[in-house]
Amino acid sequence: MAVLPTAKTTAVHPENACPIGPVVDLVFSRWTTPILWALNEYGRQRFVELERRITTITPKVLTQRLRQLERDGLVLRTYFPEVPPRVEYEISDLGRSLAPLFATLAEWSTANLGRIEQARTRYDAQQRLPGGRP
Amino acid sequence: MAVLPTAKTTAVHPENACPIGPVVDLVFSRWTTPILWALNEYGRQRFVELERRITTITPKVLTQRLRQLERDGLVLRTYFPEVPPRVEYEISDLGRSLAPLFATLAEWSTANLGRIEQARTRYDAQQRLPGGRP
DNA sequence: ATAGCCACTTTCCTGTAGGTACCTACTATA
DNA sequence: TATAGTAGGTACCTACAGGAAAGTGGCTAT
Repeated sequence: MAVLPTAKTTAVHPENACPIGPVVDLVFSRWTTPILWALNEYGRQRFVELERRITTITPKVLTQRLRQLERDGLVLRTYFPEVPPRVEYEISDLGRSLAPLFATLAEWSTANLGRIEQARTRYDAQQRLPGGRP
Repeated sequence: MAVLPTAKTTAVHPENACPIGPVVDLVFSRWTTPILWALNEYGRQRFVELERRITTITPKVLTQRLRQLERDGLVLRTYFPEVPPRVEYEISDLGRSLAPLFATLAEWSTANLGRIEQARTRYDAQQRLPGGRP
């Protein structure tokens, strides 16, 4: 039905409740972080190199994601009409501007992943107890 | 079959090619950012308030995500055995430690979302041209 | 003659995330 | 009597993302 905001719930923009929604969809959709990371870390490289680095990705999906990243201007594609054909991918300036963000994320990860692991085991142990959840 | 790293491809840890993989799965899986954002922005609140804020989420999925966030130690849940029952959710210290990250992300967003939009229209226009993609 | 290389593309198929709709128990209110 | 409010749980169903496998094209090496 219609969503009637009560007096208590302050009216937020009805759609995406948080301002980082769009950029999360762009940057953190599946497979994009490994691709951008590899491109940023190891520089300009070709399709098969990426495929070999990100061992679990299939060529179809790799193509899809590279196209999307190219369209969003985060990755540059260069085609060489040789035989056999050669294509090189590199990260763009816009993509490189994400590097500090990724670094912050990596820092947070090393600092806090352990805590999350602890929280999980604590939670799971708690759930096994009788009268687990009211 | 087996992945034989060639001489050119430096051997990376075979599995996740980038170190931020796990944390991305934790923090940026679907619906978690709006939930964390709402909890961080508007403080301790109950189920229906979250439901009304994040207008497009269904109660089933909201429950799922809140449980996951609670398990990971990013969200705290307090149950009051009243009638009707009352439950309050709040962000934990660990969850709050993500705030600067989100802020950086918001900054990047305001600074560069326009560029991405431009890149997309440029790309789409290019593709419509004859001889689009070799 | 045939197999291999590269950068994909195409076809087919499955798993699962998420949506819809309905259910619980208890009370206060109309 | 009936309805609303709360915090979910459950059963069922669908859509779409993603995986597997094979194909394409032109040249080269065996």
